[in-house]
Amino acid sequence: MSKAGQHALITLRKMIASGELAAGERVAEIPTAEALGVSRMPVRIAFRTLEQEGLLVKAGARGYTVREISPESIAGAVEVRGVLEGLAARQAAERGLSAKSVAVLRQCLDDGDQLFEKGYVTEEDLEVYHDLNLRFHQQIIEASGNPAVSMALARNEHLPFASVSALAVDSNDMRREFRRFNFAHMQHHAVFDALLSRQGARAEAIMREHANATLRYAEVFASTAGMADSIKVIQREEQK
Amino acid sequence: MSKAGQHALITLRKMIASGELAAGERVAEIPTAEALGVSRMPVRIAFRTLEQEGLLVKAGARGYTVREISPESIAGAVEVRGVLEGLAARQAAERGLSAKSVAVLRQCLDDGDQLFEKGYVTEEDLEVYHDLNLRFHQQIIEASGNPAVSMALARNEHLPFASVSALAVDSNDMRREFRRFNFAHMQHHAVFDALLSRQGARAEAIMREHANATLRYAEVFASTAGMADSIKVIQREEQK
DNA sequence: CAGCCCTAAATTGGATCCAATAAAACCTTA
DNA sequence: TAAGGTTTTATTGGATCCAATTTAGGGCTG
Repeated sequence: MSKAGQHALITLRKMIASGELAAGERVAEIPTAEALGVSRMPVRIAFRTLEQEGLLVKAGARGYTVREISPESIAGAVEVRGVLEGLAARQAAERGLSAKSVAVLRQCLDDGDQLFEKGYVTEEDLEVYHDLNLRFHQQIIEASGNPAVSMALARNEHLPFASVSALAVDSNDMRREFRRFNFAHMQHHAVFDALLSRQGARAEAIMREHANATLRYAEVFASTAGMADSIKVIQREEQK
Repeated sequence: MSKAGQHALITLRKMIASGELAAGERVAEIPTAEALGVSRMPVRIAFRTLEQEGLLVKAGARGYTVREISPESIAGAVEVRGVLEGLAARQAAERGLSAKSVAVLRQCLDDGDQLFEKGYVTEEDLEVYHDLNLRFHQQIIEASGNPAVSMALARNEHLPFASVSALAVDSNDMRREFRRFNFAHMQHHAVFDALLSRQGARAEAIMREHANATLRYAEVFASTAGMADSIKVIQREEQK
């Protein structure tokens, strides 16, 4: 479905997220259309979509500029994710988990236990963890039965650096990373326990705090370019 | 700027919100373009935007359908608004209010006091209240200094019936409406007090509960068509 | 009689063309 | 020389045209 349009959209998203399009830079339809090898029409649609997602801002009547990303705005988006996932967890606890949800969540927990059992992690382990982390969070959001939460989160995820779908890993200090992700995994266990026990407030509190645990993007962003060499970003592909 | 496009967008929004386009109904480009008297292009853009806003859902490869609105989904959106505005209030309390914010909020409170002082309200009073209510909420969101909250809320507001910008008033029972809106106004006072005292948790809790107070759209929606005659909806125009 | 295939129609997405608008540069005048 | 106005150019938004894809309907065959 719609090859050129999808291509333009995800390419532009990547260019913004990777910094290839610098923050504050002005983007115009015709040059980007030529650069992407498509007509102006899909670019126009993509610009509108990216504006909705908050990646571009209208620059008066003359095209768009790339949104400026500050460490504060990243922290703010992480807070938003925290309260939204907290709400999802609370509502999931109040509704009670379906058998399928229990099975999926338990599988994620088991897989994670197996990863961390050996007392250290490799980068490949973290890619696996990243995957099950996504499944875990997604399942809780589904279990909330609140589509508005799901939508609000989906929008927030588009903001670069605030997404669950991006994990920053410092490959120079894998012992520390082990402790960090093991901690995050323990929080998963705690949330699951709270959900099973229908402890809505507890589930919400854990989830809110948990938002800070999995990502250190604010640090990554604030770090100098020289230090950033050791930071590897595990990013999930857009599959829309 | 862009007359046809804006016209198409806001007209379609109104048609969906008013139920002129029934939930689940399929909408195609060509008929709507002809109905609105514009070309297919602005309609296409509008459809994409409305999809981003959650008002339309893609119906496979063949156009869009109007999103189904259930009382549960309205309640869910209200919950989302609650946690987001709660977050905004907490962050505003933690940051502290600027002199301008204090002035604006205090003005809203004074205006409201004047409205409710006489012990009853008219529909015109509620229009005035609606206006200051918007200003009050907007000011707290600004004061949070978190643009991600602002964006997430803006998106959520697009969902019909979940918005602060819509107040449902039962003109058959204005005594009850007086008590309801007076209660909401008292919550404003409490939030303001918490903000001034830098009591973040308290401000957040009040704001979360407050989301349920100002709107009874879930009831309105669930009510039969016959009873809905006495319900008047005060809606703010889109001014984008 | 039913199932499958083929064809036709409808609808969406993309490209090119045209108009409107705003910004920038240059020229003229004081 | 500076300021204001005018002209030109660049860029966005809209319309129409074209291609591709999907769905539905009808016919054919087993």
